[in-house]
Amino acid sequence: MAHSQGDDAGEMLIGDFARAVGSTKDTVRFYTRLGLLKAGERAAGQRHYAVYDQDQIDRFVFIEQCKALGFTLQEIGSAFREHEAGTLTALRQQEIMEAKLRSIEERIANLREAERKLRAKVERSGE
Amino acid sequence: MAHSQGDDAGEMLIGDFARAVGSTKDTVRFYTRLGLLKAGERAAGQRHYAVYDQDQIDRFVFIEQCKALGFTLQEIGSAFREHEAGTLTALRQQEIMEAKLRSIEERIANLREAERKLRAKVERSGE
DNA sequence: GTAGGGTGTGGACCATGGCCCACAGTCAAG
DNA sequence: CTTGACTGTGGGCCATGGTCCACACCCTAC
Repeated sequence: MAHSQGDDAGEMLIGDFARAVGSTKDTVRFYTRLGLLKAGERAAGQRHYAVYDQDQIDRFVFIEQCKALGFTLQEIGSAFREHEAGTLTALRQQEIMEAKLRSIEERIANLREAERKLRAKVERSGE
Repeated sequence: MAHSQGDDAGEMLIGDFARAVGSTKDTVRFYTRLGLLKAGERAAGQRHYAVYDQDQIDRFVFIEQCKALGFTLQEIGSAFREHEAGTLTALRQQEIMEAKLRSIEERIANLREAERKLRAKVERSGE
């Protein structure tokens, strides 16, 4: 493994982390800038290299799951901040999920409406 | 009507056109730059003012309908170009609509999948 | 002739989720 | 000691559908 020595409890540099989660360094940096991932620091000469551990892998996987559920990175970040502030109760989580559920249902309804109109047009043009 | 004299068969300046279709001058210019609307030209000193007629109003309405059906401005423009090239047969129109229908169905399926997962989570957290 | 409307052009900016590039420091192996 | 692979920073760019702004010109009414 390229640079992956010095495993202080599985800490790794960004490249290995990106490979581990099947993503890119740019994305990892992007998420880190947004506060979605927390990087440790390892001195490297006059500079610092970011290091990521298993927790961050879990976090990344969680983020991907949330994205698949339709949450934006913004929303995920805001939930993380609530979590850190200790205000993300089970009830609050449920509220968030139900709100998202409603917005998904709304989008489905809009798409279905478009589908209906479009189907009508196709059929009219077909006969 | 502010500037709306000199009606050469209902030609109007951009402001009146925008008001007529219930949109904004910026949007009208945007569509015009994209080639979705065709403006005539009226000399004004050293410059030219764009003029729009009834055909363009109809065009604008059509664009809005297409947007409501889920077509992007790009797609609409490309269809217009096919129309001008004379290649937009009824069959071709049907193809385009069916392709869009499929993409809408795909998006609905994705959203339903997210909805399903999310609902499962909400219920699990609810009990 | 001046104010107050209209207009065009060119550009920056918004959110979304990144990709890509250059430049420069770091580090290990040869 | 050089080569190659890695790293960070800072910036530009993509699509999408516009909004907003400044600056300059135009025209009409007073």
